[in-house]
Amino acid sequence: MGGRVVVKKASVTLHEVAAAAGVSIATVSRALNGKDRVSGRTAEHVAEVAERLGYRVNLIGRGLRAGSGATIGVVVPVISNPFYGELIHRLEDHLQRRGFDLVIADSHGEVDRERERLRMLVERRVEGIFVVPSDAELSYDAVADTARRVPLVQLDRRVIDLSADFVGVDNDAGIDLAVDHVTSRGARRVVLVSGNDVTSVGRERRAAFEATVRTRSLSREDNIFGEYLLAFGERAAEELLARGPLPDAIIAGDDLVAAGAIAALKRAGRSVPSDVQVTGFDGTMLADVCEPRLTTVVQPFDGLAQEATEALVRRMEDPEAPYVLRRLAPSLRVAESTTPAATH
Amino acid sequence: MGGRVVVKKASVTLHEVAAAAGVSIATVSRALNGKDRVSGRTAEHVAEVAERLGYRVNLIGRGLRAGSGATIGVVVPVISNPFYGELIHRLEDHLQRRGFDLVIADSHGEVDRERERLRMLVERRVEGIFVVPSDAELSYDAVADTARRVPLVQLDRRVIDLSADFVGVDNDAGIDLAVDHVTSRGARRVVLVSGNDVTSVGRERRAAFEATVRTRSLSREDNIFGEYLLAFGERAAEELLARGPLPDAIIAGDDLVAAGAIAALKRAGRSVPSDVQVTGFDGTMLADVCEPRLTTVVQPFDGLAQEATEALVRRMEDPEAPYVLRRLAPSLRVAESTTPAATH
DNA sequence: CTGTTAGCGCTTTCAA
DNA sequence: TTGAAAGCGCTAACAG
Repeated sequence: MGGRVVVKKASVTLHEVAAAAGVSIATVSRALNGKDRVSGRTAEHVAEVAERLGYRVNLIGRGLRAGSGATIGVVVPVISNPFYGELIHRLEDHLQRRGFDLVIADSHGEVDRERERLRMLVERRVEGIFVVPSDAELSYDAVADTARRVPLVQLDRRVIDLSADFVGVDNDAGIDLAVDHVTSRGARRVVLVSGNDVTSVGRERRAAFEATVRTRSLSREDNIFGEYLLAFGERAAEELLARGPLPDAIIAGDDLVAAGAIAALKRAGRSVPSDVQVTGFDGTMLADVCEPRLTTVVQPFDGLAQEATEALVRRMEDPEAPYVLRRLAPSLRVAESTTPAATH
Repeated sequence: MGGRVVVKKASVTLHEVAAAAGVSIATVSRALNGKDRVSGRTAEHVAEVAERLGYRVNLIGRGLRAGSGATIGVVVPVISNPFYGELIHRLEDHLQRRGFDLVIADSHGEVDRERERLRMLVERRVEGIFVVPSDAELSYDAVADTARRVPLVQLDRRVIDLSADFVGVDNDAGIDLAVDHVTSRGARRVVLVSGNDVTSVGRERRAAFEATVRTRSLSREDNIFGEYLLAFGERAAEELLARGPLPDAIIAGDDLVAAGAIAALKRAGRSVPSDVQVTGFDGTMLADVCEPRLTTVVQPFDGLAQEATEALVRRMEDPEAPYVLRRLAPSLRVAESTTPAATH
């Protein structure tokens, strides 16, 4: 006694509004939601009282009653990667247009964390889930189990042999665009520096590259695989430098790797593109920050977000619908990392 | 009739587990949560049945009962900006350690959207909110109203004259580090290229710069203000080129702006740092992608996330606690954009 | 140790 | 047009 007691002021409920307005909670609910018939006068009165009391609907209460809130979850490997940042940005747009909120979770690229985040989303009873699986194989159990419980769409990457919707870029076409571009500019010795087989994206880009090399009868080179990190791009470039004469072109698995490679090459006194052409993949802001600016395979961010949203909605409406496996065409943005700089 | 009927299989509830296990729902709840005394045998039995039925707790039900779920919300202006990506990453870490999930919302830097996202979080009855206000003045109403309803901590940016907790970097110290560095390397004519007065960060960095210029009796230059975008950095550099002789150093408001400026300078045939030194601010991956690598003021990402989390927890525990206004010291990461390249 | 019961805040019949 | 009441899934008293 004597000390000031801190009161945790609970938030205003329908009951309090009803009491203050002199009507039943049912009437308040109806008045505020406006879908049901309420007399104009009471509706106005209730709205006024609710406003005065600072009432805010409790989405937890509504969600329980309705069976769930209007929420979609997304699990990405690294939110700080600009590629996912951009993708999430677009997803949020499309979802909001349909009245859904987005809950974002980060798996840190770890399978265990991924499983746990998926579980959290299921327990929150989200309406649907987008997931960028962190491992083409090890993510199987968690993703499959989740898909059994709630509408789920794999985005960008997928789990091998999993029966679940997928929306991503056409990696074959993307690699082809890049290789076609550098070879049309005279490259014969072309090396791939890309992600390893842990992700489906890494596998697909590798397979696409090897296939196109055969088709075009380019020389077979020792490609380099690792993680989608700046540091990997640097290490790979250093290895290429150590091997001897540089190839004519480096096809990087993503913009981050390309940026790292370019930095290392320039530090070693080599110049891009005259000593070696370099291409990226994704079309993130990193491509524009590079010097020279990066020629890169641009992902159709908005198209991906839209298709993914549509696939998810379809799945929510009909859990039995056949699985879709949607590949969107990328485009090539040509810049100075493969073409002689403009005169200044 | 005849067509296959799609049944939306509702998820398993406590009741069903209880029925299948031949005990009451209270026992199931206790057994599964393990905090209360239940006989080892029943606990085991219940766990087994729950597992077999694929039971998952419904966080909405629990949340309603408990008064809310264990959720914290965060509203950032642009999730695709690597700075916020990194910050969110760290926040998630600290929160998860305390058992909270993070819901991320994007305001797109628009005050209206920001108000709406804050409202959503309030209606979801999140335990607390981090917000990076999109406008130092226009965000006032929405942020103030939200702070009245739920524990809230402003992060990175703040609203002028608002009584609410704040955690951010010490912009004065940051600008000072940068200016001190370039002047110690001989710069006399130093220009600031930074964000305008829309954000508190823009204001603070500008004021800090002008103050330090006076203190050091550097020449007064026409600084350039705009948005924290790559394109603004480019435009600003072009303007400086058009003005005549370049200054000795450019202090950029963030890494994005610095990267844009460097790109434009190099395109114009100028070299960094020999023609002009350039520094950035934030310490994002962009700084390492630049060529030459960017000397930049590094924000203490993890420290910010930790302090912000602590401030929020404090606010949750005592709504009456005095407001904290916490400024963390940045550090300077020196690289080639201000120092002669190493020999190779 | 276990069951019964009362709600958390909300929406939606069902009556009046 | 409005009110009364049920119940979404869960946990925490309170009995037993």
